[in-house]
Amino acid sequence: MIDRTCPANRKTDVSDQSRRPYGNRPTMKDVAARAGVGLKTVSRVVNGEPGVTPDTERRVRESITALGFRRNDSARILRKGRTSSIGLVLEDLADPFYAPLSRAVEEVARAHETLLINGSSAEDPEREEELVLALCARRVDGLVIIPASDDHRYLEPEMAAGIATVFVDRPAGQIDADAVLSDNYGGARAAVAHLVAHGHRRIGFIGDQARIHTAAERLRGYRDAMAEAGLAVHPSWTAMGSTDPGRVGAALGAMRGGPEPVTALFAGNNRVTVTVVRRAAADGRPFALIGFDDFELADLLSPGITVIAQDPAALGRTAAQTLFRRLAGQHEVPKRVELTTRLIPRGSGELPPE
Amino acid sequence: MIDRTCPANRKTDVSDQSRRPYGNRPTMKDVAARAGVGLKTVSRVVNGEPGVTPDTERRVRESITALGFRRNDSARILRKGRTSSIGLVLEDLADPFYAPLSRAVEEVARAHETLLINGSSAEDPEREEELVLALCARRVDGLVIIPASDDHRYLEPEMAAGIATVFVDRPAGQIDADAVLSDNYGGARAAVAHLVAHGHRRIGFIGDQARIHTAAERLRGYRDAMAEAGLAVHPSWTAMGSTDPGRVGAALGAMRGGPEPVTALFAGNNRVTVTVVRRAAADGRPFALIGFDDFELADLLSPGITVIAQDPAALGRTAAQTLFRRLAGQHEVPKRVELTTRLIPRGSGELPPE
DNA sequence: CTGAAAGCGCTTACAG
DNA sequence: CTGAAAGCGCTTACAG
Repeated sequence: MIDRTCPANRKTDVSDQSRRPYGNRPTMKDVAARAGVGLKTVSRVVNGEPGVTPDTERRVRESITALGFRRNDSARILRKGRTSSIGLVLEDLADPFYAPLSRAVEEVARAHETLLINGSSAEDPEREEELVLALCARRVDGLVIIPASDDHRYLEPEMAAGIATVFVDRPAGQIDADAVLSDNYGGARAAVAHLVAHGHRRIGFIGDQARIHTAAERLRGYRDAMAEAGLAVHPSWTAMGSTDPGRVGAALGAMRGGPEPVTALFAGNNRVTVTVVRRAAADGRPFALIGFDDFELADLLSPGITVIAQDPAALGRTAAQTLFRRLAGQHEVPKRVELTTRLIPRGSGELPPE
Repeated sequence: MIDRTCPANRKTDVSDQSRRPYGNRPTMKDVAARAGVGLKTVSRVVNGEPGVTPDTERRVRESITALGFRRNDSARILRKGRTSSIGLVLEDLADPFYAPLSRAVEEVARAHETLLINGSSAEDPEREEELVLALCARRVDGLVIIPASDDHRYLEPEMAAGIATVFVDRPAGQIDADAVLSDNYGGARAAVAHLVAHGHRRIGFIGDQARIHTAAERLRGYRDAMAEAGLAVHPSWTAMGSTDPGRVGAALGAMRGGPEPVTALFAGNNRVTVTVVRRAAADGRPFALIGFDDFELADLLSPGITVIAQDPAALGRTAAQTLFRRLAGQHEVPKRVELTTRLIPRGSGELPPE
């Protein structure tokens, strides 16, 4: 016998479509009708609220199972005003540096029963803004952002309206907001000082685009460490720009082949480092190298690659924890947290000058 | 002068909180009141619908800007019945194999103006189910799943209710559903045949847990290739289990130190391969090795690591495209797509027996 | 060209 | 212990 109270068994016609946008799924009203109780009673059972007799509860549960009811959280969200979701906007989900960061944010979100909506900005400020505002329109409870833009004034109304926001890896531009960063400056200084201590005087730096905060900080650390060692920096020794292998390869060639050839290189991030290693392997002329960011298998190359390691999972975890503290009602002034970096010597950074 | 029509300027009291769950954000009603027009007219302007005079539109836009209105998509979603979001459930966002897959899914979703909700199952069937059902409660339009579970009957009511679902990397268990897979069997066979062609007779296989589809298929490929070469497989030559380095290291030690020591190894996935490479480097006894899955820097190790490469981005892209085709109304029977793998010789797989 | 009414599927506030 | 009414902020269907 067909149960006509079950919407799945109703005859569907086109006009019905608009009335039931969720593909004929049963609602609490359907469950209530079948169980012969009020809507609110179903709500109580579904949400585990007290004040329902065991017998009533049993009838409601039977009805839920029979109809295959699952609460529509879209409706719940609309009424409650909290979506229990947060947005994470980063440059590229697939980047080995951001992937563990993302996973760490997810774990913290999960502990707070919150879903994670992920988006890649592809290092494009417009795409970042578009994504962030789409997330705001969805009324995510909060945002964790690795910014591509350097102007976040577009976010001010959203933040004022209550969307908690924490920036990671790079600070916000033009607005005051929480930020969790690595000590890029200190890490870069330590790298260069290490090369100097191993006898190098002509040290090059190939970094990411100078408009990116981390790249600028690492360049600053490089310059300061050189100055502290009493070493002048030849203009040909620094090259900021995209991490495209062609660009990096050309910069390396110029530094090593010029009139003042460098004997050591400080690579500004993991992608630069990998390109440099690949190039050096092709050349067969090993030279001293320290890379910013650790990467898998760095220890298995020969020589092993000395790196300045960040802790991407800790960055993500700290950012997410800061976010949930804000969501729990902490209203202090925005603060900047800086995580330390660690030099891991593996051989390439300890080579003497040729 | 303070504009009392702007909700942000209203005096807030506790009772007001419950009436305005979205932190006093202006709604279309507020915009309409300030502009002196009807609610529907605001809706028309916000959604770019025709039939509004330029003058009216101007007044509405002024009102939107003045109040800082942004449409609440939670409400829109509830009414429309499509959330324009899809869920992606995988083992671990941070895994170098899944990260590009995830990014590819995101790109396809973006092209369809759809947001991506990401979740890691941590290879735990219960956690997978919990996550997937939470996404269903949010009424995502579709799901892309790399399953940890081998029984997906829990998804049947959701799929029947219209949530499109595509499985990637591994097929669904106990239900009929679209799946996009790699040719694990063929890839494994090719790897073993390659080792045989280079003179090996005693070849080991260290794989992931046998209950995982990809691991089982690769084992089957290994066995068939050995049989085709007329080689019997000694029981100590296969070891299925977790990818924990301790387990893999022990398995390797047993295979190489036993009474029938292997001269070559086929490693069942990227994590096994990395552990084996690390172990081999520590031993200083190189041996022939082919790994399933390519990985960054595999070409820079010495010898370079010969691999069976999959295309994780293509897996993700194909799965997402299949999903959106279903969402567009394609109603054929579920189908299984298998992507080919590619053997990339780099040296380690071409070493002769010791 | 414009808008009032009804409704998406829940929760809230309240009454019995 | 139980439920009817109102409302979250939009869109739909319809009337003027």
